[in-house]
Amino acid sequence: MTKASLSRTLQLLHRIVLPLDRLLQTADRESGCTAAQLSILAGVHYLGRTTLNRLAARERISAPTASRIVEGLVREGLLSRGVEAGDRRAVRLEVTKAGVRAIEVACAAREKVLDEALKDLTEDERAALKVAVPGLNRTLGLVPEQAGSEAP
Amino acid sequence: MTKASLSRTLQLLHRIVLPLDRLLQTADRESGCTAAQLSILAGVHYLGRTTLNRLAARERISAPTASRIVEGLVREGLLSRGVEAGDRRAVRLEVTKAGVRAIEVACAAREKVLDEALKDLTEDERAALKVAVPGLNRTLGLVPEQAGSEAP
DNA sequence: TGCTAATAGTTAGCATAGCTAATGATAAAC
DNA sequence: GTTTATCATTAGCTATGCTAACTATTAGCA
Repeated sequence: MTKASLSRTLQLLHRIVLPLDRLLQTADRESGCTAAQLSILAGVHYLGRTTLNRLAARERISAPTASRIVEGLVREGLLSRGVEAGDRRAVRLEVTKAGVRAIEVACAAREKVLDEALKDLTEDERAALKVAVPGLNRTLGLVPEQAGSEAP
Repeated sequence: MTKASLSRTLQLLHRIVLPLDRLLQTADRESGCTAAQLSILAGVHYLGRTTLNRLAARERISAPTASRIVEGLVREGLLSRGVEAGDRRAVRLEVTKAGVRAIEVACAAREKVLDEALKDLTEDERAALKVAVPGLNRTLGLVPEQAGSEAP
């Protein structure tokens, strides 16, 4: 594919991100978890424990913002925060049972809303989505890779 | 495609929306336009004049939120707001020349960031993106359709 | 050992952007 | 002509993004 033809796609891509985000927020209001909370919760759950700084980097937010959202999740009992064994500065985050249930509820609500919004996609577009979306997850660092890939 | 296999894709899709949004916000901080401002500016520019209520619906935000963002854009001289001819309750929004320049600068910054972030996509994934993204734009109502399609 | 520098996380304070509820102004209905 | 509906705005709340400044711990090194 030429660079120019991808350019047109990127123009369209960046335009849908915000409306998609707002669409998902409507689902989140029903589920009780905010988008930022769910993202962190799912990140910790599916990608495993990391330091708060690495979590922030992966989420593409600042450390203070990550700290505040984590604080809320801990207060709601969805995340447990302890001290890391080897480094007493670092925190050890873990999703609680209630957190797992919250993820399931919120993801189901999101999936329902997305499914409804995307029901008019053609078969070709659905097939293309199935190829493109895992690629985006990979390039954005949101899927687990080989062990140690996130290590310094 | 089966419903189940799309489901897995939707799970991955909703997970990337927020990180993508935050990625784009880094570009927006450089360009001076916020994501919400740019979305409205581009919407008015590419989809033409509508009422504020319809603009809000298309952006999937409430009317008060749209009103506030529009207010900021008008204050910065990127959007002009007048009274609609046929209905003196409604507003008539138009992108100014400065607004068009702002769109160009902001979109270029976003495209650059996206291009960098997605440089590790495979050829197949790029090709798939090229098919899927216009479909998403269409189902989310972000591309112009036949005349009158947005009428009540 | 003890001083300095680097790192992990938090606190404080600010701006933007979502929302609902309530208000004002105009248009439509009857 | 009065009532009802619609378009937009104002007011006030919460959540989430940021930077700057702070504390606590670890690492480096004389």
